[in-house]
Amino acid sequence: MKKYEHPDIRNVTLTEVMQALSDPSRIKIVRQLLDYPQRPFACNEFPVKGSKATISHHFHVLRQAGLIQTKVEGTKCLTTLRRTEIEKKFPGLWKFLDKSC
Amino acid sequence: MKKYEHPDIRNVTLTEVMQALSDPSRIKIVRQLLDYPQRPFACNEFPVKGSKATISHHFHVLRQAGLIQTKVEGTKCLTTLRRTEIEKKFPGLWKFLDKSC
DNA sequence: TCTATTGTTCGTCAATGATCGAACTATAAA
DNA sequence: TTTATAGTTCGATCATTGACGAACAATAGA
Repeated sequence: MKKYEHPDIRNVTLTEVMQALSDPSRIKIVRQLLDYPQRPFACNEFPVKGSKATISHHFHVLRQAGLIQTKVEGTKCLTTLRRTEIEKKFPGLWKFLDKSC
Repeated sequence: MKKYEHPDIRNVTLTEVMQALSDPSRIKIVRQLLDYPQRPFACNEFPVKGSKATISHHFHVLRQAGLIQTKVEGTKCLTTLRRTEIEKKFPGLWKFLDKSC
C-alpha cells in the first residue's frame, strides 16, 4: 500500500475542517474514533455504507483536513485522530463533536 | 419585506450546521456576530463580498441551519445569533468558533 | 407620488462533491 | 505461485452549491 500524505496542521483552515465534517458518514467516523481513544481502526471497521471507493474518499477528505492520520499495517490501514494537534489549533472541536447530538 | 422562517432547533442537524459553516464568508458573518454580542447587524454591515443575491443566500443558509435569526426593521433586516438555543443543542460550538484560528 | 434603500426570489451557469465500477497495488496466507 | 484481503486511483455520472443579473417587494423619506 502507498504511504499517506498528512498535511501540516498549520496549513489546515477552519473552512476545510468544517467542510470535512459536513457529511454524515464522516461525522460518524470521527465520533467512533472519539469514543475509543487511542484505538486505531481499519477503514472497514466503521458503520459507514458505500462502495470501497466512496469510503476511501471519505478518509481522504478527513486526512486532508488534518483530522486523522493513517498508518499502514500489513494489508490494512489504521486510522487514529490527530487529537492533540487539532486540539491545539482548534481548541474545543473534539469536545464539541463529542457532546453535540 | 417578507417575514422570515426560522427552523425549530430540534430539527437542526449537526451536518447542517457544519455545512453552513463550511464557507469562509459565512464563518466571517458568524464570527462578527460573536464579537459583538447582543448587537444586531444588517446584511450589508459584514465584510463579505459578492452580489446582493449571493449575500442573501449566505444568510438564508445560516438561518436554515438555526444559527441566526432575522428580524425586519424598516427596510433593513437585523441579524443576531440564536445564541442560547444553539449553545444548548450544540454545547461548545460558539466557544470553538470564537477561539479557532 | 416618486425615488432610494434593503433585501428576496428566480433562472442560469460553473464549480465542487458524492458515488460507483473497474483496474490497480501491496501485503499476507495457502 | 496463486488467491484473498484491504485499500487507492481513475474516469464517469449525477446532485448540490456558489455566484450572478434581473425582476420584484416592502418600507422610508423627499
